Formats: sequence, C-alpha cells, structure tokens
Amino acid sequence: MKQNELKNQDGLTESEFLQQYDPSSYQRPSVTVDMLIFTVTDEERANYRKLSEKTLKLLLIKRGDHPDMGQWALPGGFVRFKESVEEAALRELREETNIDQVYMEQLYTWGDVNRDPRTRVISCSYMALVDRGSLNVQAGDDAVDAGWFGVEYEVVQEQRQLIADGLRREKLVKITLSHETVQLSALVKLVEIREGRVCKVEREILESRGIGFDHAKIIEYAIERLRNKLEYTDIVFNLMPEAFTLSELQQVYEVILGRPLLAAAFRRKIAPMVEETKRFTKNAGHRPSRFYRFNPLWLSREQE
Amino acid sequence: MKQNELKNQDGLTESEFLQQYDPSSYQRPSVTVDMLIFTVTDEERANYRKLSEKTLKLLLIKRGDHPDMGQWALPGGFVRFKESVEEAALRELREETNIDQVYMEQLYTWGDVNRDPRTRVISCSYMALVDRGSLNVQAGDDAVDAGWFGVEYEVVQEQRQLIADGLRREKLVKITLSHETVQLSALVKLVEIREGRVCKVEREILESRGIGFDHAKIIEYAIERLRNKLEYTDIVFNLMPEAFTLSELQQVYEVILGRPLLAAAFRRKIAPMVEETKRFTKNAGHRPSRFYRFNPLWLSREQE
DNA sequence: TCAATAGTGTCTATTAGACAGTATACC
DNA sequence: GGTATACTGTCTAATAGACACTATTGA
Repeated sequence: MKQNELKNQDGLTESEFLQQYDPSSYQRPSVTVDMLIFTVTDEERANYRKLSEKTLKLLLIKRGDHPDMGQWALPGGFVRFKESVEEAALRELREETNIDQVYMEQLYTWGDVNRDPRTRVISCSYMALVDRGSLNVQAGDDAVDAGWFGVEYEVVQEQRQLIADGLRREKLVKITLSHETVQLSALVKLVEIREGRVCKVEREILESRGIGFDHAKIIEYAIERLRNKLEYTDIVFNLMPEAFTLSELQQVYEVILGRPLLAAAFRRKIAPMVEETKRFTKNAGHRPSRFYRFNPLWLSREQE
Repeated sequence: MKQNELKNQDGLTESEFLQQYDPSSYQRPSVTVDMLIFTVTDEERANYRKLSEKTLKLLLIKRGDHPDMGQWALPGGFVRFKESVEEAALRELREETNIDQVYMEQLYTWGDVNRDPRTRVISCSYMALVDRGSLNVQAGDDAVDAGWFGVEYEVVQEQRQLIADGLRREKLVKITLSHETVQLSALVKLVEIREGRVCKVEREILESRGIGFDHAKIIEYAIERLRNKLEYTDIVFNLMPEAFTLSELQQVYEVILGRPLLAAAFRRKIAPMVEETKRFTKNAGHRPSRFYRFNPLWLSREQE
C-alpha cells in the first residue's frame, strides 16, 4: 500500500494520521479459532471375511480449566496479535495432531455476544480432514485429555409450515459423540424462515450434554458442510490413505452421508477422480479388491 | 450455561475463576465487518422494442479519511463490544441502504496480519442482495460519497501445471468496477496448489486501481460465491422485484454468470421455483411476457 | 408487414438409480 | 461348496443442451 499525501479533515497526511491513531481507545472482542478435526477409522471386523466398518471421528478436548471445566470441547485457542487467523488455526492443528500437511478450510465465524463467560469472544471455525494413517494424536497443553469421538448425526424431526407471505422450516438434529465409555449428545434446532424475500437460517442448541460452550452448533454446521462438499468436490481423498479400494471409499462416503449408496452408480461417478494401481487386497476371505489412488489431474470445479 | 462447582488447578470454582479473569492481559485484534451489497439494475433501452439490459452493481464508499483516503472501499465498520457480528453487519447495511429486510449471508473472515495500517484488523465479510426497487441509498457517515458500481468479472488467464506429486492451477481474474466517470479495476491471482493430499487456495492482489485495502480480493471471492450459489439455491429472487418475467430472470442469471443461457432449458429448470401470475407486460413492441412470482413452497436443498 | 421477443416441442447426449448377474478369493 | 465381497451390464428415468418452430405484439 502506497502512502497517501492527501490531507484529511484534521489536516493530516496518512502517515501523520497513523502516528496519532490510538487503537486502544475502545474495547475489543477476543478472537479465537475452533478446530473441527475429522478423520475416519476402521472398527474391528466382526468375522474374518466381513469388511471392517468405518466410523467418522471428531477430535475433542476435555477442558482442564474453567470455563466449562470437565466438559468436552473443540480444540482451539486465541489468535495471537502477530499471527494471521489461518496461522493460528494451523498452529492449533499442529499442537493437537502433530502434523501440518493436512487439508484445512475455514467454515464460519461465530459472533454472538455471550458465547464465552470470560469475555466477548468471536470464534472462527476451521475444518481439517486427516487420514488416520498419518496420525499420532496428543492432548493439547491446556487439556486434561483428548479423544476421537465417533460422530452420529440424526435428523429427528422435520417440519414445514406456511406462514404469512412465506414458509418456515424447522429441523431437529441429534448429534451423538462417543469415545470409549464417554457419551456426549446434543439437540440442535435449525430454523429457516422465509418471509417475503428475507430468508434466514438460525441454529439453536436445545440441549447439550457434556459438550462445552456453543460447540454443538458448530459441530452440526461442520457436518452439514462436510456432507455437502463431499458431493461436489474431492475432499474425501483427504480422509483416505495413499491407496484405497473403491469399497473403502464408498464406505467413507456412506458413513459421512449417513445413507447407503449403490455400488454401480458410485463407481461410475468416482471413476474419473481415481486411477488404478496394480495392487490388490489379500487374505480377505473373498474376491480381492483393486487398490486405487487419487488422480490429481481430476478437475474439480472451483470451490465454494 | 450452568455454573460449575469443580475446582481448577488453582483451587478456584468457575465463578471465582471468572471474577479473577483479566481479559486485558494481552493485545487483541480489532474486528470489522465488510459488506458486499449487490443489486441488479436496468440500463437504458437502446430502442423502443429492445429489452433493457441488466447490470450487476456493487455498493462502494469513497473513503473520506485515512487510511486509503480517496479510494473506494466496501462499506463496513468496527464490531462493537456489545453487538454480535451479525448485528454489526445489519447495522452497517441499514446505515448504507436504509433498509433492513434483505437477504444477507456471511462469506468469509479475512485474517491476515497487515490488512490495515492502523492496527491489526480481522474482517468478517457479508454479502447482501437487495432488489433495486426497495432501495434508496445514502452515503454512510464517514464517507464522502457512495456509488453503485457496475461489476465486470473476467478470467484473463488460466494455467494448469503438473508439479511433483500434484498439480498447480493458476487463474488471473480482472475485476472492473464502473460508476459514472469513475473506473476502478483490479487483477487478482488465484492459486490452487495440490501436493499429495494437501490442497490450498490462495488469493493475491496483483494490481488494485482505486480499490482500497485488500477489498479487491474480497470482491472476487464474493462474486465467485454469488455465481456458485446462483446455480444451486434460490438466492436470485432476492435480487428480483415481487413480480418479474422469466426473460428478466434469465437476464439476471446471465449477467451474474457472465454467459448466455438457452431459454428452453432455463425455463424448465426455473419452472418449479416460480408460479404464474395473470399479469403480462404491456407496450413492449413485441409479444407480451407473463409475470411470475417466487414460489415459497419450492424446497431448496439445505444450504452450504 | 416486420422487428423483437415469448414461449413450446422434440431430438439427443449424459447421468443417476435400480438391480440382476458374473467373478473370485479363502475357509 | 459356501460366504462375502468385487465388479460389470443393462434397462429406465430424469435432466441438460441444442435448435427449430410457433405465437404475439406495436409501430
């Protein structure tokens, strides 16, 4: 940015203006990042020839200090004055997972006034997708414990209602998070009101068992985004190892979308995104499956 | 949030902890909102029987003080300590356009360290779509002038390049903004690097003529989002008056997407989103066109 | 009558869903 | 041989692109 020689109403040039500018003259909110770190894991096989099932997992930290001490929350922390928001997110990611070569994207910024009892906190959420193989988790510094929670997302109620000059849609989503013996859950209400031309979506936490702050809302949002992007981008491959079978890939889609897919159609759709390898699975108790890898020449449409 | 009777490492309960918590102990960034307020206007008709052309317009404010005094920038301002980020956006919108019943959505939060020479500023951008009819613009308080700028978006170069273990895509976008005799322009470079599983998109401003701060980048991002959402949601109707013809609607699509559409396919696709009225255009110099209105029963897929 | 737009019909290509049918390992 | 998965073929339905064709007005 070039310096500006114009003088403002007080007769100051840009550099004079900046010299007298006092940033401490009003109260500022704090800014944090919240990380939604997802991965997919294999569960135990029920029997030697069955495929192992996949589970979508989310990393949570047990809060070791106030506020919401003892509850589980998204990893995250304050954005430092001299780092960008993205750098803060990468730093948190590294602190929690010990890796930094991962896919990460910004989700949404949560700006309500009373999100945190300490002070006014605006939080910018990021979603990271990591492949289980490259992972070696450790608890963050201010956390008693960290855990990968299995994620379940269920729409328990859906309503549509005509109102004056528009429509109101309501959806109740139950989110269940489980890790060893710990089970957390939340009920999030999504309301979409359309009145005339105004359309507004609001999220409200009706119940939050063991999940700190307003993080249930953020988790709900992230799962929706993940599901949507799964369908029109190639982000899945961030959850996969270097080589994978198409059945595994399909399982990952199914566990994230929460519904079964037809193999034939799935393979057709996925075909241009992957390339064959010469390797096959072994000792499966059934027909071996070919390994594929991501085809980087695949052209995704521009995102977002 | 319930108070917590647990004691932390210092032996404090939650309420004791909050009492001794000092939020002023470290330096904080400022948070602002930047508003991308779009509308579509009719240009003069070239001849009595031609249709008038549509133009996509964006509201910009001429900066009346440092920094970037004299340049044009997105309307916006600081988020106050006791208002939510969304409230701040609505407030700015009201200050600029004098209306508050409009469509608005959060776009992205820009968190680089040196975005603003005054101090560290994190900016949360919002897009608002308004219909020209309900509009009566006035300049904001700290602005010398406000103007609706015609928006042109042109991809001037596109490159794909194989790199070790991945792909690099580069796109140069030229944005031109014009209002009366003022013409602003910017060249934004978009780089998408895909190395192994890591995928990153970065935006860089190569040239910015008359556009303040890093706003050219934000404008580029907003236009991309607007284009994408046009295709899979019903946001167009926020840019339309209560009643409109399908040709007008198609024109709006065309001017935003920057390419012509085939009428037959367009009508088929749009059909379930609109409902007929009994009114027709008059004195057009050609066959009259039926007016339609938005059908609020149309079910958009869940957004984002 | 004709310029200019409004609106429809239909052929084709592509894609998603459904499901049957074949292939192949390992116990 | 039987089980469980891998993978293909094909019918159908839905949708998008292309383009020709008909309809309707005001000057």
